[in-house]
Amino acid sequence: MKTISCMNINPELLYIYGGEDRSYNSKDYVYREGDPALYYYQIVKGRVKQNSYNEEGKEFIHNILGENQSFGEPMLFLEEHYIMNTVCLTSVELIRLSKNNFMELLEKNPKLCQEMNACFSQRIYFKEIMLQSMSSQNPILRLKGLLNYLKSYYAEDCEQCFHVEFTRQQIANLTGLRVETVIRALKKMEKQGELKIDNRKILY
DNA sequence: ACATTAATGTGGT
DNA sequence: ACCACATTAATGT
Repeated sequence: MKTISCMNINPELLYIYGGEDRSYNSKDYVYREGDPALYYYQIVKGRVKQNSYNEEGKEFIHNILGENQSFGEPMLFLEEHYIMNTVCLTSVELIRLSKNNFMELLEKNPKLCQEMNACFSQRIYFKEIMLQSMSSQNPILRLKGLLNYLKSYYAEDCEQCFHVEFTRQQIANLTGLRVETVIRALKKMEKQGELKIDNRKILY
């Protein structure tokens, strides 16, 4: 699997500017909705999800991030508080850099600014795709929106060999669908030859 | 190794 | 979409 690195700054550089190692257990919160944005975070090991809950208590997953990906940085350019939680899905090791140090790092490394813009573009693109496919009432179209994006983002180009490493529950919470609907829609897609399911693993 | 929890799959409303 | 339940997989102690 092609590893994406958005945003991935050399750890040595992060340490020079005051980056600190942090480790978390599965289910720990890195930050919560409403917290002030104070740090740039970059994942060294593990996976996190960014979520929030609607008024009925249903979880909505905004994004799932893995190794060499960063999070929290868009908020560093605003004087705003987080609008979602970031929760560990596995044990996680990450490097965090305070806002001020992060700004200093960017000032002294113009190239990083450019990479950051590319990263932001990627994130906005994801949101656009999701918004567009979520406007459909058809669950299969919603799933396709997510799957096409994930495949273009993570996978090498190949036919039905991209392993979607998300649970059906996670997919449901990313697309605003029910688990049962996701399960049934995936099976339907398998019948139509649009993907393969190999003992519960989704190959797209 | 066993108990508990989470994920998956099905059928019915 | 929602609910209830059976089966299976993953996790905790």
